[in-house]
Amino acid sequence: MLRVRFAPSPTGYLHIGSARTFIFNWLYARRNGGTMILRLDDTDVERNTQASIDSIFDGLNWLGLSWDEYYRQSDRLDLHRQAAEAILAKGLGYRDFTPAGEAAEEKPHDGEPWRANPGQREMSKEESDRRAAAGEPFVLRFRVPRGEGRTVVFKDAVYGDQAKACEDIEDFALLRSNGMPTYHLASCADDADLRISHIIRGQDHLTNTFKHILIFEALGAAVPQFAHLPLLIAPDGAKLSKRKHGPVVSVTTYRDAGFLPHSYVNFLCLLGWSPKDNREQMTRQEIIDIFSFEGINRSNAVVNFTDTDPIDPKALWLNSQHLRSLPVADILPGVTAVLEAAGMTPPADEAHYAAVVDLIRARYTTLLDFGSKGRPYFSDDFVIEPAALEKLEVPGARELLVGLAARLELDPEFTEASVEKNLRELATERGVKAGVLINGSRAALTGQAVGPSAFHLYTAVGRDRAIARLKAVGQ
RNA sequence: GGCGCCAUCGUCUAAGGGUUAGGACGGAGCCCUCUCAAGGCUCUAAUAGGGGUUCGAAUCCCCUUGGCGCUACCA
Repeated sequence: MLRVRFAPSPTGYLHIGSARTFIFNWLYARRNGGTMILRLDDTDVERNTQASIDSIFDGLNWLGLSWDEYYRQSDRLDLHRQAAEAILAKGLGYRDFTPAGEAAEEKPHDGEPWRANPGQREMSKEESDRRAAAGEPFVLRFRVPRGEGRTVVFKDAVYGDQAKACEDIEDFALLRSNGMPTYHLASCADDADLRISHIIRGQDHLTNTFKHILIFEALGAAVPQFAHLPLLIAPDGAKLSKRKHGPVVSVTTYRDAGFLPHSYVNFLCLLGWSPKDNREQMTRQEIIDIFSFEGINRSNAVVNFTDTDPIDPKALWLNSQHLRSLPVADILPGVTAVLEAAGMTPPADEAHYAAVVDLIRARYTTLLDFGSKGRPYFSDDFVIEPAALEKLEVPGARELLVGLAARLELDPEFTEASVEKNLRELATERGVKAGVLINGSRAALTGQAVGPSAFHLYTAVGRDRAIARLKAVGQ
């Protein structure tokens, strides 16, 4: 039974690196018919916030990512304590009564690395039990095998064979002196209890894995398969952090910038993973069908942004590609949201609405463009841009456009073909180039010098509005 | 400091002993064209350095350098 989990600690908004970790877990589960578990690793009570939990749900929901089971570590503290007690009972852990903070100062940074606090590991069971019973605070540590020449090994699905000598692993903590489990213990106890088969997480946990294997073994649990993911880093090579890099690290930034959820998922997938066949734009199903650990590479990926532009240009390009190729119906809800936010109402006629969106989307890169550049298509409240004004200032243009309005009022069809016929006939009659009327039409109808084919514009804007806007340039 | 991981165009990446080192984004240009996009074509730009192994190395090995991670009673 394939079971994977995404286990964020709710100490901040949903980070794009976390979102990517979720996606890779999710892809692996969906690809192989497994179960996707969302588990909030909230054992660090002081740093957890409800806002962070909300942000995780909001981000995941926006991206259209789903999970099959949900847990909170804080609901499972008994399980963690039982696991700790079992390890202590087996003699694989011991109490360390060294007062907090004291040992850290003694840690040499140039000499021998710290492995354990002196005298604690060797303490007799009797003394340990007695002091604990007397209420003396202690941290429970793992008794890492010493003097046996033992090496912990595992095969990572991405990084290959890994090995680390136990002599290089310190006696890490399992339980804090306040009785709360550490990340290592809680995570492993839960992974064992939830029968997680594959742990897919950031490469920053690669060296923690040796400790985790020791815990799984001490618990008598099966050791899961591991797949570590390269990290997402900033152009300066540093880990992405809100303090240092600002909004680029937050999933909401991309939502607010008008990204299509799937295009952002697609972009994230391409950071550290490749289908190896030069494909870039893919549907969700295509990615699920082709996803495998073999396509994940081992070096960290840079999210390409600058101080002036927080968005990776490739993400923008990918968004524009999806924006123009998805079924129109799929992007309509997003467009509607943007229009309403900009104080506009989408056309009541659904088919006409879809046709307009379809006409203009090829030249837009984000949903936000519908609310700005798309204004003339949905509202009468728009400005004439300077470049468009120039088209209207061409000698005779205004008068010709008014003339065209008069002709179109008599056109019973008002189709692209009939409008073109009227326009060209008028141009011929007056002995002017059709371009004057074509460019003038675009300027009059949309207030823009650039945009779709002028003839398409007429049907997109609609008969009444188009004629009114043509007449308006004559005033 | 110790331990571990990583290293191909500016960025994302392909090639895993034999290729003119491929694709994409970005940038530049051309074509198309009623404008702008889109699309098509062209150009720009990379195997960190040094040693091996081999007929042949981006690819395998070693060293150096650089980056990153862990080294907490954070996760």
